[in-house]
Amino acid sequence: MAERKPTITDVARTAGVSKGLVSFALNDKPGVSPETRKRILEVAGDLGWRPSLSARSLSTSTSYALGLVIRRKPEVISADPFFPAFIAGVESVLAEEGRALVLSVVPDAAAELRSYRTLAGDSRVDGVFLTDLRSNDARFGLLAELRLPAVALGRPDPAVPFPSVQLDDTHGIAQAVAHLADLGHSRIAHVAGDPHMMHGGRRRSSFNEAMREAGLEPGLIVETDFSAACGADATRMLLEKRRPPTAIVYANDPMAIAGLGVAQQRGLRVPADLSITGFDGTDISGYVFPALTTITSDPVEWGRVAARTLLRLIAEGTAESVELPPAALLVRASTGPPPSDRGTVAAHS
Amino acid sequence: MAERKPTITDVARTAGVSKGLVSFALNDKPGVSPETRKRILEVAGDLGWRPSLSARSLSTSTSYALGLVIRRKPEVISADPFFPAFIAGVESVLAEEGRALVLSVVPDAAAELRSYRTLAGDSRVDGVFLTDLRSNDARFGLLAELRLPAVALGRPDPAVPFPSVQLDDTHGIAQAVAHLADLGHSRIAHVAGDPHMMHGGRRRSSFNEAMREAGLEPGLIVETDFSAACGADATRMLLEKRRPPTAIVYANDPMAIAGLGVAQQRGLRVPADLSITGFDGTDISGYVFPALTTITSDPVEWGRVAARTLLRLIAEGTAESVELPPAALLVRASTGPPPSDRGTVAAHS
DNA sequence: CTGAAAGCGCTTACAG
DNA sequence: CTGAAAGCGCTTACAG
Repeated sequence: MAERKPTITDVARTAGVSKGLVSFALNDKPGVSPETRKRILEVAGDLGWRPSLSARSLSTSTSYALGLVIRRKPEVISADPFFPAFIAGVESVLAEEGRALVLSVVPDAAAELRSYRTLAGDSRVDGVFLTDLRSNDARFGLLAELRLPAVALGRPDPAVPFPSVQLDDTHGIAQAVAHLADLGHSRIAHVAGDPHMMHGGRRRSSFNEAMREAGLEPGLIVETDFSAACGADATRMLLEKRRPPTAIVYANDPMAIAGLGVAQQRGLRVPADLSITGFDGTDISGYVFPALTTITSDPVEWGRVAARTLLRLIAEGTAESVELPPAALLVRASTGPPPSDRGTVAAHS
Repeated sequence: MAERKPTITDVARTAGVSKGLVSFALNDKPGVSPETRKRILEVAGDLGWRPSLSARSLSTSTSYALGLVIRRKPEVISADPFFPAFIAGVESVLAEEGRALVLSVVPDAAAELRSYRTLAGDSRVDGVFLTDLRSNDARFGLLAELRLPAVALGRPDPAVPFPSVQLDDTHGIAQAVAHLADLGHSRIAHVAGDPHMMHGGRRRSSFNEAMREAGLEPGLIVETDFSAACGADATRMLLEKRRPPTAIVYANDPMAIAGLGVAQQRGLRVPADLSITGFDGTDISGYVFPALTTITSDPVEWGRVAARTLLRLIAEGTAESVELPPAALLVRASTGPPPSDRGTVAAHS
């Protein structure tokens, strides 16, 4: 019948040693002779013994799990392609390490802080990933209070005492602006992300800087919450200006796709009448018409590196921050010369 | 200094009772007088005591967590908008119940089965959600062997001994076909999903049936893996036929959006030259041009109901299957009369 | 209604 | 190099 799962006691008994020794052998601790260790491991294998996670957790105060709290309203959660890919990367390293990922999806700031408290209070996780950094993020203080190891995704604003894994998205935006300026655009607008999020703010300031470097006048900037709906509204607003932009740089792909839709609905041809760039290099961005010029990062790799960094931080008490290869511009079909310069520039090619 | 977290012993001592009684009071077990219970709970509150999850887990063999294993290749994981929304729904009920969600993302079938074994072997979870059902799914047997409570999403093919939460997507496909037939289409094709997945197969057979009911000849069907790339390829293939379809019913939104891109690239106007319907009612589908006619379900609600069902199954050993409101057609701008009938039908409106 | 005690399955000083 | 024992913080029969 349903045979009871073997415990460390069973292993010790059939190997003829004490429980303590089995534990030492399992955990590769010194003080066990090679032959004894080998015999213990064999017996454990034969019996199909697997150490009990909860017993281990109780004696070591370790959960062997990592936590990720995502703060997104249910309506927009699907719009962000970053998380699924990031999580896939995280999982690929956790699986090898026998760790699990505890995921929490919360709708607002209060629930977010509550979630970290619960995760820490229940010792559900040994550390957490911090995404969507905001300036003066309330989570920084909370994590310190909870003594919960954390790795930040992106460059935290006030320097924080924990490592971060970051990717220079500044470079991508600069490349996009330079690309558009090269094509002859001078009226370039930016549909930015949420100004309270670090990456939203950073993309915005790198946009400003790139415009300056290209010798152009400051472009119009519209703030959004990163949703397709906001992207569409912002585009509509920009196109209704007396002198509308000839190119728009969006802070993510869903907004760029929505902007493309608005432009087409108004009878504009992209890129003949309006150039558009996205951000993220999502799968679908290559299949809309025209295929989106966008800025690609590698969220799967980001997840892998973040997981390794967090595991190292937990194991060794310290870990270096990592700088990932910068986001790069991927030129496809949604960008071209501006309307007035078309003849001139076309002659070049 | 860093004060130790209070334990049940601290509560018992300061309340002047035994540990056992504190436990009884906490868990609402009979055998504690109302006054004593009240006093114990007060002391616990004052001390800020929170029962230790791992100690509890060890004595009750319960993890207070639920598991979700998603099998998707990293490249396509972001394309499927179902999971983030589903997870948001699950979390909304788990948060209230003090449960956590353990997420596992795996690339292939072998890793998937390994993941369930690990989750069960480590007692990481008390039960799991089963998504992307396949016919004669190997997971059915495994879960029985592991004695792991499970709730299936969708209608399992050979009847299974555990409850399911399902949504009739048949109805949506039928409505889409009927809608297109009403508009005057007779050459309708279906870009189906993965035939090995239950929902892919079911949408396909309901397409066939709906065509028959509309009195139309069987439409062309192309199988895919649900990815945008496959959706684009399938569309290209269909449009190159000698007598191409005048309408295409896609098994999900990303493929429909990719199909829309292919059509536009070939100079076809949608819906004047080709009508297109999606499936899922994703956020972005409302922002492409023309806005996609699609079939909407409610994955957030699906997550909520699935979570409640699984919790009930775990607590009571049994739970009823639930039938969610059927997916419904949302008519937007990507469907219209076929090219040849345009004049006629337009006269009606 | 309440208390004292054993047990869940590990880890880890402490002796030998 | 090895063993016996205490401890992690709960739950749960078993006595009273």
